[in-house]
Amino acid sequence: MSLKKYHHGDLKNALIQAGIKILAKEGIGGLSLRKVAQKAGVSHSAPYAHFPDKQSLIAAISTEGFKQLYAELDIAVSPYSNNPRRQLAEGAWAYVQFAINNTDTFNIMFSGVLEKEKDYPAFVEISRKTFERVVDVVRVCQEAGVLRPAPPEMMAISVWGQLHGIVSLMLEGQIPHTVLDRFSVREIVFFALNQLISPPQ
Amino acid sequence: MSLKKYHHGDLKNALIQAGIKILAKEGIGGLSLRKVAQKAGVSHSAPYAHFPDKQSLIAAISTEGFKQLYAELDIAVSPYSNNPRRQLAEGAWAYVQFAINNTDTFNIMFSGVLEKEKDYPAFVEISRKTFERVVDVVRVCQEAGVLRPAPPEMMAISVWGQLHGIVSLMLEGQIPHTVLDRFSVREIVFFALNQLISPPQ
DNA sequence: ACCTGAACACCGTTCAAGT
DNA sequence: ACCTGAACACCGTTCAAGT
Repeated sequence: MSLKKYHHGDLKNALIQAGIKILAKEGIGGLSLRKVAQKAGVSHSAPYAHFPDKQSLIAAISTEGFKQLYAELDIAVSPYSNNPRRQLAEGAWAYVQFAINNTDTFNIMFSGVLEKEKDYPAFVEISRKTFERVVDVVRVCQEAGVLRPAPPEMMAISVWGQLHGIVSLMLEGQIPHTVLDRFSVREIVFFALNQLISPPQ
Repeated sequence: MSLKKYHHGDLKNALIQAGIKILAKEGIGGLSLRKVAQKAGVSHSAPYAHFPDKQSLIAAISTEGFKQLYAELDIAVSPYSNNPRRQLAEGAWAYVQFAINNTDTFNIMFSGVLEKEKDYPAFVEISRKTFERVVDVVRVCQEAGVLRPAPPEMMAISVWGQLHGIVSLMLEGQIPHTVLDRFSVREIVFFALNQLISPPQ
């Protein structure tokens, strides 16, 4: 009778978008399948037609987060393909910015909520692609003498780990006030990063 | 009538211990207040006589985790108080070992489960004390020329962040197989750490 | 002070049934 | 194929009541 048969075309995507909004508004604790369903305007059991369980929805949201992160890294890095040092700095800062501006998405992407036994192919794929991008930047930096010679994947994990660690500790509130009072986030991040970078000339 | 009046002396502590066991056995997702109460042999509402809510129990478990971490760091580091370079290496490796051997405790300590609006004084205190210990080691290393001159708290965050980031990415399954096949955890960790360390002599 | 049991609102998940 | 509604087992939390 009614013109809208069930929902409309793409409930699967509507559920992901609803999840992202709830995550941003209510945080990781407020994200329930039932609330997502309600926000998308369907019954609480409708999501099961598109996701086998809650984990799968979370995987889909995380995948979306990684796509956004990849895009932002790319935007930050592309303009400086002829300047490796700058490229590294801009990419690093984009990573930190993404984490700070999308705390809950970042947390859901990395905070162990995702059980890794099952493989979520799309998630693994974009995650791999992002790492590859980092490795590429690292390689260029090594060729330019900005980063030390070493297996590029190894160096990429140092750089990524350094940024990821500092930003994680920060989001956790583990950086003492005594430090935050004296130094900006930018100073902290680049002090750490600069130790991995060879001095100019 | 029965000799055991309610539980015994120290239900509060029994609940924490029960929580730690459940965490180790069933992981972070299996940790519920009701299960903890059952394991301690009391009704599901008994915990509320000792903890205002679930968060508080989690804070208590995290505090216990930090105490253990502090103790293990201390044991690893103390024997080498006359050898700063060795002290740093042993402390770093102890941190990584703790994270790997107590994955779920480590995750609950750092994975954003704890809302930091409320302050849990015991948690903040042991967390602060642990950071101070790291700063002390860093300071000694700087005086010995093992770490670069810089504000010690700043350098401590670089070192801690580097270790924390790598171990977090590892536990998340974010280190690609292509890397794990070629390098051991120890090699990855010390490759990264060695970049922060000045070469010997 | 410490604990119980019933009650409430909220979960994730399943399943028969409807279109 | 896509969705609903009832049902089940499980939560966190509250509260009157018992010792």
